[in-house]
Amino acid sequence: MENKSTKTPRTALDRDAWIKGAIAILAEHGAERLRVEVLAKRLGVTKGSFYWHFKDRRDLLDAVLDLWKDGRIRDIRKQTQAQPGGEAAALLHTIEVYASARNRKGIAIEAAVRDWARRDPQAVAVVEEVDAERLACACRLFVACGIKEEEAQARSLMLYAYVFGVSLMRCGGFTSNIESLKAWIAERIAR
Amino acid sequence: MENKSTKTPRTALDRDAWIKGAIAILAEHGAERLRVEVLAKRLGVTKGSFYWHFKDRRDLLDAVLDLWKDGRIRDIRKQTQAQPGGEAAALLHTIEVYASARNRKGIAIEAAVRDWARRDPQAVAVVEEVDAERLACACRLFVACGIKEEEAQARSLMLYAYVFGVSLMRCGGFTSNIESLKAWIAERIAR
DNA sequence: CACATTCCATACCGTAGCGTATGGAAGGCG
DNA sequence: CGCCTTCCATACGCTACGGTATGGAATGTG
Repeated sequence: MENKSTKTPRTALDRDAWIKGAIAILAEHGAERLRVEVLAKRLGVTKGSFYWHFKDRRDLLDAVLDLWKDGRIRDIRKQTQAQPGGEAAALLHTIEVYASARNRKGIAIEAAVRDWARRDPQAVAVVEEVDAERLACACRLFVACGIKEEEAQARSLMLYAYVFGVSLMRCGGFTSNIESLKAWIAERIAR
Repeated sequence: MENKSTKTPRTALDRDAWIKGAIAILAEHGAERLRVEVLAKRLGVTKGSFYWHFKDRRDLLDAVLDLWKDGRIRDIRKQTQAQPGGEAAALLHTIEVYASARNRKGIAIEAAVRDWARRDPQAVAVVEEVDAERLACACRLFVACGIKEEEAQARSLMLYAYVFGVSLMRCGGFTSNIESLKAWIAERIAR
């Protein structure tokens, strides 16, 4: 099993294709409306195919969570690795990456997973793991900047809470220059 | 129409009872799973009653949004009114109220509505109104503290982004004293 | 008392979606 | 060539749910 795409030149779907499609729907409509028949139609097949690759819908959801978790942990480790002396810049970079208006797809997935975690224990566990890793990574950077442990923890928490919170807010029309406000905030959090 | 509960001593449901029940389900399961038959069963009646009080499901959803909006705007105005000289305390109080571990129901509703707003234009409009009012209220307090307009706007945005973001995070096991971290953060945001 | 109004139950239709059973096409392999 | 495995289509049953139609009980009103 698990021969993936290494030996099948024909147009056959594998588990990964289903999971990637599922994540797309997750980003657009949330976990609640991630339905296997809809997903199958989008992939141009019927659910007969789905139930060959997956035991049931829950099997797919778990696979989605696993893939997302691995990707997020890999990503945060990449984003937060810094040359000695470049830790402050790395912090600003992290805020920029996670709170920026681009990366809309990633933010949508993030929001969907967090909402999902409000009802699904499996999703809760995954979000907890990802958050723990992110907090640890940020904390490491703050400590490297010469900030003592407890304040570094507080700043890390503030950083991510702000970043995820800003993606929830609808501040259209609040002010003309949101971007400069965000830059000011990023400075205040990271420095 | 709209005689409410002023003249019906018998156990008859009115629109408000349905809306309140709907908000309870909204908090527990989200807007997606707010179904009229489930709600009817919870209220001990059938959907025959529902379709007497409401045109359709959308009618109920709009009523939920309206009630939530009015409540939130009333609440933020109450929370942020301060005696002269007490503005800084009012800001800390606002953070405390919105980010505290108690008020779990309110936070759950808040999260549900914001997730709802990711797909529903009506919900988007309501969230924008509420956010605008909240930002304006906080901004007023910051200005009263002697902070100039633009920084006041930035701080207000940071305040609410943090508050809503922290309700999304699963930082169980990050540190032993979350509360002291949150207190440190609140100080840094409000002062 | 006769009647209208209010509020709800029941029955029904239509659709979406999960899961299963089964057959069939297409390529790998003897 | 014949067979087996892989992957998918089709058909089916079942449940949940939205919405409608209709009747009926309770209450108010003349």
